[in-house]
Amino acid sequence: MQMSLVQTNLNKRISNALSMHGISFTEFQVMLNLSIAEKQTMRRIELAESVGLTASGVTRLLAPMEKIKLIEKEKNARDARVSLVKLSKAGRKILKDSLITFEQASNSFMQNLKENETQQLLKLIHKL
Amino acid sequence: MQMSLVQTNLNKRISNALSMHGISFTEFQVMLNLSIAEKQTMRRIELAESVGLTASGVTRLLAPMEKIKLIEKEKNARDARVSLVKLSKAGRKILKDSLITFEQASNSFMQNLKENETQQLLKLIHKL
DNA sequence: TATATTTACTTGACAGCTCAATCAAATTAA
DNA sequence: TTAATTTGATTGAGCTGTCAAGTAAATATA
Repeated sequence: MQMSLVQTNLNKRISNALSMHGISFTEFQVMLNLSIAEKQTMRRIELAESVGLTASGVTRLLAPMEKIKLIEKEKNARDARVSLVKLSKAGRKILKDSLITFEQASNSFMQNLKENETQQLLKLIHKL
Repeated sequence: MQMSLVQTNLNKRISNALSMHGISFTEFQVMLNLSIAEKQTMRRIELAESVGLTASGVTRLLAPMEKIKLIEKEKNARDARVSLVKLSKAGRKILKDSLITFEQASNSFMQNLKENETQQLLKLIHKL
């Protein structure tokens, strides 16, 4: 209940901050997940799982990202059904910049919490 | 980051549970807020604030709710611009049933937390 | 008192997602 | 090997919300 409102607020603040890099929060999450993936590459289904979208949502999200060359497609030699996704060089650059903005926005959001409270909150959320 | 995923999950579970009463999570929140409001009545703007929507979103949300008579409109004698919203009798009944479902869904979501952890989480969220 | 500004709400256009249906490739079962 | 099933991804239709512009009533300013 309260959680929803807090979350709505957090999303807005982060989206707003990230917009200066021309990307949405979801796009940011996709890029971040790609960057920490083994081999820097992911299937669309894994991506969906990791950002909380459906496969369909991922398709729709990725299309424009590919058009402006934030990401690249790659074939999977073993399985012709899968369409691998990879960060482009430009994508990595934008992600790097966005990460700083993201940190700032997150910190400002958490500013009312002391360091150990923040840790505690994260721990509790993890348990859910 | 993790918080977004947790929230997405929570929303889905609650929405899913509430769907058995024919209402969405947002509609539930509106009804709940109306029920605890002084005089059982609220302006659309207050409602928007309380559920984290824009005034526009509230207009669109309330239209069908009024059509199926979950809520009722009421004029404000002092100010002809405002459109007061009120729970109908049917609305109160549905809210009452929905509250039980909501509690169950919330509890099942929090099941991995001990009682004092739940309290702690709520407290931390409030601070944000 | 007439005009400008603000406030409460609504509306058109559109973003961002889901679901259900679909297709093609891979896997399993006969 | 052929047929049935499962899996990864895309597409059309539709839902839920936003933003920007608009309307009408209330309030402030000249």
